[in-house]
Amino acid sequence: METNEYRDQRLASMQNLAAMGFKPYGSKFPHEDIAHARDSFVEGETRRLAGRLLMIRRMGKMNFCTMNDGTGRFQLIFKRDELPDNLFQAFKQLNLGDIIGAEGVLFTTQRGEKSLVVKDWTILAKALEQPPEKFHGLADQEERYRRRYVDLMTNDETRERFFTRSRILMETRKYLWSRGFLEVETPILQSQAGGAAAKPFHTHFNALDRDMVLRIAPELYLKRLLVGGMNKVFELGKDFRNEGIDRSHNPEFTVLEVYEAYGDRTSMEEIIEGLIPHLCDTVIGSRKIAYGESGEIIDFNTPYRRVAYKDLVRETMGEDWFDLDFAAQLEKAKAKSAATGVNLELDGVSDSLMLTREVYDKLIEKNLRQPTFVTRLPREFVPLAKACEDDPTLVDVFEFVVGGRELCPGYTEQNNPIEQRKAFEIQAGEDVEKVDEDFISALECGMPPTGGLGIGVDRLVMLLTGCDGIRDVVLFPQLKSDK
RNA sequence: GGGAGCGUAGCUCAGCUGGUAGAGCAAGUGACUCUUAAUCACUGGGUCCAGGGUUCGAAUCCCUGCGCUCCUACCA
Repeated sequence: METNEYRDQRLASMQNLAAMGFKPYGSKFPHEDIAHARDSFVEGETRRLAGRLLMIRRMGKMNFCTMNDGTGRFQLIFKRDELPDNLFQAFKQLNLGDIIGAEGVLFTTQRGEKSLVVKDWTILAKALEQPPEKFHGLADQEERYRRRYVDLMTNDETRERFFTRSRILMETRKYLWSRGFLEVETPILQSQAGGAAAKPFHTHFNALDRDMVLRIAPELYLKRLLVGGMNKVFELGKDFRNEGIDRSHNPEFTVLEVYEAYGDRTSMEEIIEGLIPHLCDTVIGSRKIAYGESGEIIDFNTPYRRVAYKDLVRETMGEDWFDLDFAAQLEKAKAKSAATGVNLELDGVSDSLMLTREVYDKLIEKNLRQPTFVTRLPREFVPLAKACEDDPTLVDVFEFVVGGRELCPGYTEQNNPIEQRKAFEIQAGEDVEKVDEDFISALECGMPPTGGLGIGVDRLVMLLTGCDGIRDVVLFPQLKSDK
């Protein structure tokens, strides 16, 4: 890697340019975006553009280049008649990948290509490395993730996808601000991990000589703000979970958590039904989105279906499902499994609750293609939410499911400190230290009834951009180090 | 964690049952004043992922390691 023929040639051409009076790494160059130049094209007007050379078509006395500045591509024409001799000679020293600034006159070729006839130009950055092949670009997935800058400079779809991601973040903020929510930041560096059941990353704080963890969720701090009277808050930031990496999991990922005091689960449903169409309208331009390899159409027009967990199970497994004993349910589940060809994992399943959950996960959730709120879950699944008022065996939450996957949960939050402590203790088992005493004491000051919501932003971006891998929507996904 | 596949020129990829490595693009030189994946001619370019083994001989077969991809399992 230290030396190769391409690098040597480019170093030589760099020296040649220097000898001709150019600075191979130039300075500030005021210019307009290519997208703007294209939109405001007026034949014969003088314009200044800057960007990277993607293609060079040399024809001797008239040469064509394709330049990319991140907002689009534009053709530059270097013509012997139109350039001072030194600038025409120096053009021969340019290579693919070099970044230049050019001033010239807008011109449309006979084939109708909008172009800039260059009258003056300068080099702004010499590229010593060879860019990937012009037609296929960088195709190797590993290289695209490891060297995202090369992927971005050559693959327009990649760049477009991250523009979209950025717009989704901005419009999410705008939407929540417009509804009176305040954006806040809470600690990422924590002394104990809470708000979720996940293994944290450990680190060490030298000044205090204390072990710390990176947060697995902002939840417990955001609720402290509700106690303090910040009634409508959201945080958009990173969580870290020390678990596996696969197509839908990156160890650091972006979450949006939203809390609304004096609200409940249904307030959060309203936010989802407002936010998602807002993102579709402002960022994507359509409420119907092709999803996954099948390209199935997901329709984000509201209202979304709301259905109780048990009703959903009955739809698939029969009206009598919850009246059957465990043995009879097992029989029925096996029959259904055989009939649908879906394998149920029944090894550790010892009661009706677990069996029903397995049936839901494998046979039911995957078939919920259009946006659906699954509500009223058994309380055992969600220990930190509040029970339904009419049925203490159920919790007042939803799982928002799209395309057969859970996109986000929403809760009527537990604000009873006594119940919260019980739930913590059950969750923590013997490990008493895991109970967050300061959080309990915050609840003991009184937290208003509250609705809460947590969205995996990466997965939201995947859904809206039609990607089926988290690495495609994270600029620098975690990879093992190569050598 | 289990299964399958992949790793060859800067990039995209061929390379059959083992016989000393090939194309296109890119690069260098030359021709060409409307090209646009420009075209034409000539030229250069390789630790075939790493290490070991089998063999007279390995990119090719076997083993180990590293990395990636897909499937599957797990995961608030």
